[in-house]
Amino acid sequence: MLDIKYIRSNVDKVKQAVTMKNDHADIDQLLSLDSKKREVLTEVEELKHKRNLVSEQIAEFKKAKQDATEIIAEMRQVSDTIKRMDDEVRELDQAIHEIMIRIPNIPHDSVPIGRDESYNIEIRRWGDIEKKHFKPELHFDIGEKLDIIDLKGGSKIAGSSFISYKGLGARLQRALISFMLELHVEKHGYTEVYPPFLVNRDSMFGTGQLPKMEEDMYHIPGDDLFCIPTAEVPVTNLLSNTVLSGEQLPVYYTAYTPCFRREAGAYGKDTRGLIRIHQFDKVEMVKFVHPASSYDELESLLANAEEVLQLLNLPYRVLSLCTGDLSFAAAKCYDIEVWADGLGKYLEVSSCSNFEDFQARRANIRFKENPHSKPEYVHTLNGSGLALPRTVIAIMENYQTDEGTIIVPDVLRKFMGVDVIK
RNA sequence: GGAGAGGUGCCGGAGUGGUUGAACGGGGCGGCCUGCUAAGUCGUUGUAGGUUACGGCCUACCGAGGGUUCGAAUCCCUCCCUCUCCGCCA
Repeated sequence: MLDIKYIRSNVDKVKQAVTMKNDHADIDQLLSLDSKKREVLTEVEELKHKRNLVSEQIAEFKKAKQDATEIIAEMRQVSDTIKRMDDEVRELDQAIHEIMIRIPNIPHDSVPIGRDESYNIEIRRWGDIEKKHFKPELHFDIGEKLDIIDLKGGSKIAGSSFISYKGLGARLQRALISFMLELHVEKHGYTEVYPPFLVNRDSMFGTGQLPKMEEDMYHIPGDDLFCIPTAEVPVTNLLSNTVLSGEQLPVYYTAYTPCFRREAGAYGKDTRGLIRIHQFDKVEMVKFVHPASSYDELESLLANAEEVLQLLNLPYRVLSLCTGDLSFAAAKCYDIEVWADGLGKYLEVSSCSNFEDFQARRANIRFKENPHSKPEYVHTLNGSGLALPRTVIAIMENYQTDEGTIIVPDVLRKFMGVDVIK
């Protein structure tokens, strides 16, 4: 959410930002509701002031055993007016809120301008794409042959785009999770968190998934809970409605969770194998930082995610997303895409975003520089480190041998207990 | 799921209709004292919004939301959460 005061004094910038994000929001309507509300509010507060004064007077009258029926009758009228105006303020607030919660975050000045993904800018590439002397099989083909992925099993028990891992495929999940968590905890200084996988509406609102993305979420109506689409939701909201002290910042959390996405409207796109599935595993990094350092923190977050791929020795590239490709809550975002040798293309395995104070305002996460300073909103960031299925695709396709086996990357061997999947 | 207790400021904890934004204690911060530390002592100490001649002024907030009343932390209703006991259960 943006600051209404900021919107009041930066109308053109906000309007422009909304357009650049291919979004829409009636800013003019918002401003007119806002000024109307302030008008009514000032008036009703004056009446309340009067009521407070007269109520004291009534108390004194009663104490002195004097008759107060006349002013009480008068105050009854005032109270009715107040009630009516309070309702009006509430309705205006509600209308303002409905617009506010749908205004996207404003892109940072360094974000490339463009309407869609074709305007994203490649920042760098890492690793050499090895020229194999054979044509590597697609991950779902070799996966079924090696009996480490069971696509049919997944769809039988849950539906299409649900998959099951088996044998060393299942163990590979565990190995990757352990490897990534260990790296982020031991080397990068994050605190491991294991949150609930179901969250309430407030949490989904706090990180910005609601109200706009409700259709993409799995919802449990009986309890009004949502399956988390990413660990970002529970982990960021862990500090909702909190005021941190200045020296507590920055806070770094990392968490493994499964992620559940309905992928509404995404059918027909990347539907094969592990590319786009309804439930997948991910290790996520979440940061709560001082506003002054959030862009430096974004770079180090990105570096932490990149290191996972470097240690796995998987080639990748980093993109800076353009305004039109940026998500609702993000001010700036880098995508990391890993090379998949069988598919012959790059696949997104991580998004590292700075939300500035957008989520912090929604979830009410603040800090005090020192005991006497006013609370300020923190900046929140998060990045995948990494999403597993596409990392698995890259391992299966890049580490494939001409004998139809898969070499286990060095760093995973201690977790896998084997050197080769065959 | 059943029975009970409870949710008040940074913390503990008073307060059951009228100067209570909130006693008292602790903590924090500032000053004094002190060779240093401890102790002592005085003062101070919430958030949000509106308005402003920028010195203030006003409004709201005692889990959340409604209601009663001239007036609610205090009374009524609904919901949420925590704790204890019982039941059930990986």
